[in-house]
Amino acid sequence: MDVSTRPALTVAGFTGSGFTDGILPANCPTRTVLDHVTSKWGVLVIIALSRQGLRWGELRRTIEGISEKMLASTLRTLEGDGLVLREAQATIPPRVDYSLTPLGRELADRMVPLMDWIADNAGAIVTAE
Amino acid sequence: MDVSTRPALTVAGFTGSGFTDGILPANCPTRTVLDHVTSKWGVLVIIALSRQGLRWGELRRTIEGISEKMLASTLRTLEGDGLVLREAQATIPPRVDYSLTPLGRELADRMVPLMDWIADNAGAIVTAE
DNA sequence: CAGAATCCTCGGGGATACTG
DNA sequence: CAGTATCCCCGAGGATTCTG
Repeated sequence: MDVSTRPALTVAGFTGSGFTDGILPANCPTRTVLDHVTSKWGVLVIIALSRQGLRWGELRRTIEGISEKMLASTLRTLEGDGLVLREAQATIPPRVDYSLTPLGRELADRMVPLMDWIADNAGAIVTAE
Repeated sequence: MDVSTRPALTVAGFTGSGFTDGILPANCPTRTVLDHVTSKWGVLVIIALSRQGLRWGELRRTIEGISEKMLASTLRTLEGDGLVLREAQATIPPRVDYSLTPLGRELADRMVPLMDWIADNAGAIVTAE
């Protein structure tokens, strides 16, 4: 599980900062990752962990509004993607820490600026609803 | 509609690059914008327009897999957010061009690096499914 | 060409209760 | 404390048809 040494590879249809023809051929792994990462709670979990590792309960409280079910499944997905590291201690009561893997950190580094921008401009954007 | 002169403002709970306490208080405009932008097709539309303005049909073909309904509603949402500019010509047959507003461009500038990274690492990430 | 309208499905996600 | 297990619902999103 040494995610830090995974090779970077180029996906058909999206090379570096340019597109060839279509954008992200429908059945492209990128779409899957995109869905995971831009899922309603995926972004927030990544952002929450971008500062420091957190325990389950801390995550639950930090990410206001998330349900236990969604926190659990989001964490499992991101862990399966190699973006989040789960460290459980077999103590009683149990203690589980979540943090970003090196890969997750790379992602967060690109996500935080985006979130910062959104946070700064959200007030100017929201229209109806 | 001069989106280029809108004031940047700070949203409670998310100041600059740091969080105060919770992350994005549930009923925060940021959540709404986040939902728009990270909607299944929102990202792809932004990315597609990040290179150049496109016509309806071009968008439809560029973003592989999007339905007309979703393209229409996504575009309307993003237009309402002041991120996308719609320019229609009253000709027959009609011609409609879509492009990013200055605000949308700012967003895209932060989105593209993220997408580039995802595209580069998706292959290494996708596990199951 | 650029949509609007309509119908329908599926699963993301919420609420609640239970457990090691 | 850190989850799992169920039940259930709503709305994002798909497929198809129609139109100026």
